[in-house]
Amino acid sequence: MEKRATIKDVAEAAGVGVATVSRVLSGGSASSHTRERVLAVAAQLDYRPSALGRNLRQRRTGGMGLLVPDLTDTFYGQLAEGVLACARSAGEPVMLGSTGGDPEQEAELIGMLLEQSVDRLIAVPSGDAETWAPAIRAGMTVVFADRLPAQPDHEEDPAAAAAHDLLLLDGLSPAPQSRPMDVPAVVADDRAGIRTAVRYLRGLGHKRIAFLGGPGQDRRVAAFGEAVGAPVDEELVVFGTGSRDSAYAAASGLFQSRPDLSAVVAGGNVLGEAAVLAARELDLRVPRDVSLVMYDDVPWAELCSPPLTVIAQPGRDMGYRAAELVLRAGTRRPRSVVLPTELIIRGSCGPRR
Amino acid sequence: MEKRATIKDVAEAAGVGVATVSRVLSGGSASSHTRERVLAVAAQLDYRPSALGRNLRQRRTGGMGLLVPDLTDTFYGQLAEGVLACARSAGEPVMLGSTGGDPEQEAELIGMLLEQSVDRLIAVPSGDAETWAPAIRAGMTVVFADRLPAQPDHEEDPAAAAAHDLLLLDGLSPAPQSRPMDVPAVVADDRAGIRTAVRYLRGLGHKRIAFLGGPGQDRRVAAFGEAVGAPVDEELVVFGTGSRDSAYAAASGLFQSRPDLSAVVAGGNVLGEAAVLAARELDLRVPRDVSLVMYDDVPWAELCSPPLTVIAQPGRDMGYRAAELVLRAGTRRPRSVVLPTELIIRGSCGPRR
DNA sequence: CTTCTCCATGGAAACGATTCCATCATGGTT
DNA sequence: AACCATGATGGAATCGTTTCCATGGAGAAG
Repeated sequence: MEKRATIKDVAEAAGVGVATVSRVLSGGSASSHTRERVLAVAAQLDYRPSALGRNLRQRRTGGMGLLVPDLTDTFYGQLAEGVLACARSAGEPVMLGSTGGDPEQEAELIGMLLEQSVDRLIAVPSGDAETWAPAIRAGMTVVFADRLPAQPDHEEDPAAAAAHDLLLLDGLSPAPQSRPMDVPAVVADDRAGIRTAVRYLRGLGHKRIAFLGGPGQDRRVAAFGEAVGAPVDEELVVFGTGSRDSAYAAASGLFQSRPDLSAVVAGGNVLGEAAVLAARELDLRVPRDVSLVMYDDVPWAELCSPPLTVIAQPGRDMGYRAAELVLRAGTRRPRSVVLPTELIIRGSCGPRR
Repeated sequence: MEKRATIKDVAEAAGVGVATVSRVLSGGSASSHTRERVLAVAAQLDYRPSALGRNLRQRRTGGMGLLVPDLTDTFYGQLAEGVLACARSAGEPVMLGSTGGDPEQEAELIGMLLEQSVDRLIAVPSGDAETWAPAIRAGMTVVFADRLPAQPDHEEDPAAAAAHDLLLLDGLSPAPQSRPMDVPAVVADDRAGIRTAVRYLRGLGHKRIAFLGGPGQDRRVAAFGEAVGAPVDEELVVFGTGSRDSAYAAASGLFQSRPDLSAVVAGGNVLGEAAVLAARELDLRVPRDVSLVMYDDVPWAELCSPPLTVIAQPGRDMGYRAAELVLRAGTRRPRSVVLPTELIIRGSCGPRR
């Protein structure tokens, strides 16, 4: 356990002041003679500036925070890989937290990041605007990914709020000042994704299409309502809470209470997994008895039998773009990004029986 | 963007010295009167000590680093969740890096963590002992998870080194000083896991059993050799490099070059996935034409058709235990942990045709 | 030759915590 | 009454960096 060389050691060994060393190493002005000398000595001593001193001086920890609900959800794994790839190429560290979809844990993790003076954060939010207020107030640069926080003020009508979000992300902000948080986001084009899927199912003759949603999927639910057209049969829209168990319970309940449905759109890969399992348990054949479209293209979608038809969204890109946004913030005013989805037709949808 | 209160603000507002505030907050001695007063003022100012100052003073960043090869591999997602759960309950931050299984990137990430003065690290190593030397030398507390780094000194006979590792992890260290790195590890009982799987396949009548391995799986390969007994048919042991493509290529090549094999053990879930895909592509029916056992129990193993028989290893526990070890280090001399595996029989194995 | 400008340079102050050490008060013992 | 032990307390040093500012020298312009 040898102690590392400090800037002072380098300065002494090179016969210059610490200020000069700092300048040379961070690209300030210096004569080519001293520059060479300092660089040589630094290399010789294997000097690497300590982030500790720098962080304290600049009153901020470099790098970025990343908050996701659950890393065993393959989609969030992809998203995290994207963030890490961007961070790595920028040489920035990433502080990771997993919220379990719980706003309270999310708030706690935000608090910890604040304590660490991490001032850049990428999050798949679980809490509402109130949960996020402390971070914003503290001056954190936040970028949301995959979804937006719920609006507590709209709580009497979440559907309206989600529709609002859809508009907002189209760049058609209907009432700019009505959304207090001005936080950029990187999300998939849920409206188009869902619409394409619903149209596809309609084309196969399906009339009773259900939506199996998870927490934070208000935008997808709204898009679904829009795609199937009013009036939406409320019973055909059910929700899990985020855990695999509750997703299974929701799927199973749906199949049992509405044997008349002929197609299901699952709002995420965990929900899709639950739907496959529940269908099998109830002896429903896919796609003969029920057609299934799942959000998220994950490697195992192809392994199912039949292989699952999915709405693919670019998880890795989403993470990468979010990381870019959060790093560029300050240089450029970050603008929200909507990434395209793609319907990948495999074998889990068939004509209505 | 309001600036946070510092310890100085609290001290002034409470009419005491900064030293006293620090003591009160970190559990030092203080009269109950001042203690109350300081706590009241701190709460009132919403004071939270900045990790920056503390880190610099203690010359170490709190929390821990976590290095995994790939977060889209569900097993590493589980492992990461375990680490995060432990860290969260300890209130410690986690710095994450994804190495892509590349020793060079791993070395780079280690360098970055060193720069951040992170002195506790959990890693699924990709590089060899040489890659890890800098971290050890710098006095980092390292705990390996899932596997151990390769030994470059044994390079003439990796099998012997892996067998050595197997012994070592049994607690039967054959020559204690022969392993220079004394780094604790949390791994699955690969030997038992593989042996159980091979016995199971033997019991079904299989004679030609292949092993589909990935990088860093020397211990599993050695265990496989041990389980099938010498002489091992070298052609029946093939490797992918870690990417899904190369895993697929390895699996496909194996099936084509050795149509006589009747069973495959895949050393990880990505390899299992590749085996299923390759078998399907070559019109090999599972389990009629070929039986398959996969390492890692992942949620989608049940979704396959047939559902996959797996060697389950407790990924989440592995991460949790590793985090515990790395946090307790210093208090207790950490000892390696071997976690049990379980053969979960589903439908991907059948009698030899 | 003088003066002005510009650049390289180094000393020193910050940043916010912990911790050493000296001081002081209190209370008990001889 | 003098002395000592104990415990609370605050000032100041410290960690390693960046950055402000003053200084000094060299070159250009007058």
